[in-house]
Amino acid sequence: MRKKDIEKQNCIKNSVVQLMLEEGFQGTSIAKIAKAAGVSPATVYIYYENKEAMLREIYKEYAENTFQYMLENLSPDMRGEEIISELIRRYYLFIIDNKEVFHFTEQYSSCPILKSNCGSMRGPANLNQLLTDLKNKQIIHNYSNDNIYAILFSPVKSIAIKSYDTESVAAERLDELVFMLQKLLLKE
Amino acid sequence: MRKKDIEKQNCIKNSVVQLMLEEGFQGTSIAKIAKAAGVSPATVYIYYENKEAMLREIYKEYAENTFQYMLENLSPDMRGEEIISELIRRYYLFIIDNKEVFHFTEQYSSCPILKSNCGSMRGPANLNQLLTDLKNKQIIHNYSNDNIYAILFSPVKSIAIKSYDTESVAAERLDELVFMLQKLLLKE
Amino acid sequence: MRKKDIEKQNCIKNSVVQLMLEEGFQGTSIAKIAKAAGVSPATVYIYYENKEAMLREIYKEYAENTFQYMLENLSPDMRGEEIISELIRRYYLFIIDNKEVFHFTEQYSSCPILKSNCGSMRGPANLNQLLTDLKNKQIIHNYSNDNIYAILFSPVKSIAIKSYDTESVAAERLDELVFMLQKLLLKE
Amino acid sequence: MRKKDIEKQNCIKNSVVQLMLEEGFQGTSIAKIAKAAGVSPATVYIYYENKEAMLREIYKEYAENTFQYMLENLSPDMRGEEIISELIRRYYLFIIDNKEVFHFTEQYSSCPILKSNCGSMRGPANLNQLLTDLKNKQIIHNYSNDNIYAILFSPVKSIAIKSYDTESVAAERLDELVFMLQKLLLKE
DNA sequence: GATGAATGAGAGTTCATTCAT
DNA sequence: TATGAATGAACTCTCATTCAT
Repeated sequence: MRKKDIEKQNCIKNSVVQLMLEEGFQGTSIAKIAKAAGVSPATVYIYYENKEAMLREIYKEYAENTFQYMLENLSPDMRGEEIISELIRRYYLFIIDNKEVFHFTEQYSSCPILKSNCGSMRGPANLNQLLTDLKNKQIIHNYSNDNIYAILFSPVKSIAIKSYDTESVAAERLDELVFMLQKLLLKE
Repeated sequence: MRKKDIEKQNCIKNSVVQLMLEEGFQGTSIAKIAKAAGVSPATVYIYYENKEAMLREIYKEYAENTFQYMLENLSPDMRGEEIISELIRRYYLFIIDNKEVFHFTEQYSSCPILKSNCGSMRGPANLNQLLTDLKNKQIIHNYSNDNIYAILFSPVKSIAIKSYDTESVAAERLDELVFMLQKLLLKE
Repeated sequence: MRKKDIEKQNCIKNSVVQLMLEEGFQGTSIAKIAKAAGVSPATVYIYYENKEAMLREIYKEYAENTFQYMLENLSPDMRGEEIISELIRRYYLFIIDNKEVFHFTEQYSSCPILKSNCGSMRGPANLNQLLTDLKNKQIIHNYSNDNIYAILFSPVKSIAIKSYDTESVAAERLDELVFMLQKLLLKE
Repeated sequence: MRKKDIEKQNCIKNSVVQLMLEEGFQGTSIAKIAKAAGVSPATVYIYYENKEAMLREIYKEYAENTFQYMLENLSPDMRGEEIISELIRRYYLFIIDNKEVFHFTEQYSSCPILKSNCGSMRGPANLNQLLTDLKNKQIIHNYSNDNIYAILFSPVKSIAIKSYDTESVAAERLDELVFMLQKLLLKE
C-alpha cells in the first residue's frame, strides 16, 4: 500500500490557487489542475470527494490562515495605535505576499453558491472578541463591530490590490491609511 | 416580452445578470441564457460577437450606470456633509436596489482575464475630479484620492452585502458609517 | 434552421439495438452509439434527454411493435386452434425476424431499475381481453390469465432463441409446441 | 464477517449478487463490490483474475446450484405426478428463496458476450437423462426434450417473477400451473 | 495475502459556436 | 433577422486494473 502523499496534495492545492489567479474560475478545470500538479485527473478524487468539496476545503484552510496571520503578532499589552497599525499592515502584507491565495479566497467567497455551503470559521470570532475588548477598555470608539470591521479591512484590501509603480508610493499610501484609521477609531 | 430588436437584447441582458446571481459563472451558459431570454442560442450571436464580448459589453454598460447613479444627485452647492452622505447612501441604495447588476459587475471585475480586456471608463474620472475639487476648496482633508476612494466605497459595500435581520438595523449601521466618514474626511 | 432528421433518429435507434445485441449493456455507450450512427455524441442529446430516457423510449416503441405484430393477423371469426397457432407462430416469427429488437427488449425488461420507470402499455391489455373472451366463449379452459400468458409465450421464446442446425428441425419443434398448447388449452 | 480466505471470497460473491439485484449491471463495479464486501479493490484480484472471470466463475457455481437444488428431492420411485410437481415447485421455491442469485444468473446468461465464454455444465445433462427415462417408461408423452424443457421451466419462471399481493394467490397460481403441466405431459 | 494509492481510458453530459433554412 | 439542428472539444467523474508497501 502506498501512503497518501501530502506533497501530492500540496501540489494540487497550489495548482488550484495558481490557476484561479491566472485563468479565473473557468480555467480551473480538474484536467488543468491535474496536469499542473503532475498527477492524473483521477488522483484528484482520492484527495477530494468532488470539485466543489475540493474548492471548499482549500478555501477554508486558507481563510483560516489569513486570520491567523493577521492576529499572530498582536499582544495584549500593545497600545491602540500599534494594534490598528499592526492589523492593517499585516493584512496588507498578507495580500502582497500571498497574492494567489488572497485572490483565490476572494473569488471563492464572492460566489454565493459556493460560500453558502461553507459553515463558520474560528477566525472572525477571535477578531470580534478583540474589537469588543478594545471598546470595553475605552481604547476605541464605540462603533458597531460591523462598521469597524468594514472600515478596517475593506480599504486596505482596495489599495493592496492596486499595483503601484514604486514600492515607496505604495508604502506612503499605506502609512496614510493607517494614520486615517487611527484617527478615526482611537479615543483621544 | 418579445417585440423587436432592443427589447430582445434587453431580455438577453437581464437573463445574463439574473443567471449570474442565481447560478454563478458556471451556470451562465449561452444555452441557459437563450432559454431564459426566450430566444435561440444562435440569436445571441446576432447581438454579440461571442460570449466574452457579450459579458464585457454588458459589464461596461452597467458599470457606467453605477457611477452615473451615484453622482446624479450631487450639486455643486451642497455642503461637505451632504456630499459625503449622498455618495455613500446612493451607493448603498444602488447595491440594495440593483442586487443582480451589482453582483454581476463584482463577479466580472474580480476575474482577471475578463477585466484586462476592458479598457477604461469615464465614471471614475468624474469622481476623481470631484474629490480634487473638494480638497482644493479645503472641505475635506488632503488625503490621497486612492485612500479616500477606498475608504468611501469599500466599507459601504461590505455592509450593503450583509443581510441584516431588520431594515432598521441596516439603516442604523448606514447612519453610523456616514457619521464616521464625515468625521474622518471633513475639515472642522 | 435545419429540420429534425427522422433518418438520423432511426440511425441512432438501429445503432442502439445492434450494439446491445453485439456487445451487451456495457458496450452500449453514447460514444459508440454515436459513432455507429454516424453522428456526434452531442447530437444524441438533441433527440433524447439522456441515456436512460433514450433506452426507455426505444424500448416502449419496440415493445408496442411486438404486441401489434402478434395480434395483427387475428380475426374474431377464427377457430380456437387457429388463434393459438397464430399467436405462437407470429411470436416465433417475430423473434426470428427481429432478433436484434427482440434481444434489446428482453435485455431491457430484465433490468429492474430500467423497467420500473416505464409505465404501462396498451399491448398486454388487448391480449388480456382476447384471453378473457376465449374463456367466456368456452373455447379455452378457464385457467388464470397469468398462467395462460406464461405458458403461451415463455416456451416459444425458449425454443426460438435456440439455434437449431436446420430450419426443418426448428419447424418440427414449433409444430409440436403448437400442438401441445392446443391440446392443453382448448376444450374438447 | 471477516475471518480468512474462503470467508472473504464468500463476502465478495454475496456482494456481487446483491449489488447486481439492487443496482443492475452498471452499479456493479469492482470498487462498489469491494466496499460492500469490506475488502480492498486489490483484494478482489487475488481471488479472481479479472472482472469478467469473476462474474463467470460465480455464475457457473450458482447455475450448478440451481440444477442441484431442483433435482435433489427426486427419487426414482416417485410417480409421474410427483416428479412433475416436485420439479416445478422446487424451481419456484428456488427463485423465491434465492431472489438475488436467480436474478444474477438470469442477467448474466442474457448477456451474449459473457455467456459465450462459459462452456457447458453438468446440470442439464442429468435433467435430459431424467426426461428420457420418463419417456422410455411410458410415463410422459414422447415430446422432444427441448419442448418439455421449455414448457416445464419457462412458465414457472414467469409467474415466480411476478409479485402477487398475497401468498395465497401465488400458491393458487402455482397449483394451477402444476395441474396444467401434469395434464399436458403425463400419459393417461 | 492484503492494502490504499494511483492511473489511463472512458463514461455521460454540456459547452460555445456554426450551419442551413 | 431569427432559428433549431449539429458538432468537436471539454467538462466532471468513475472505471477496471496495477503498483508499492
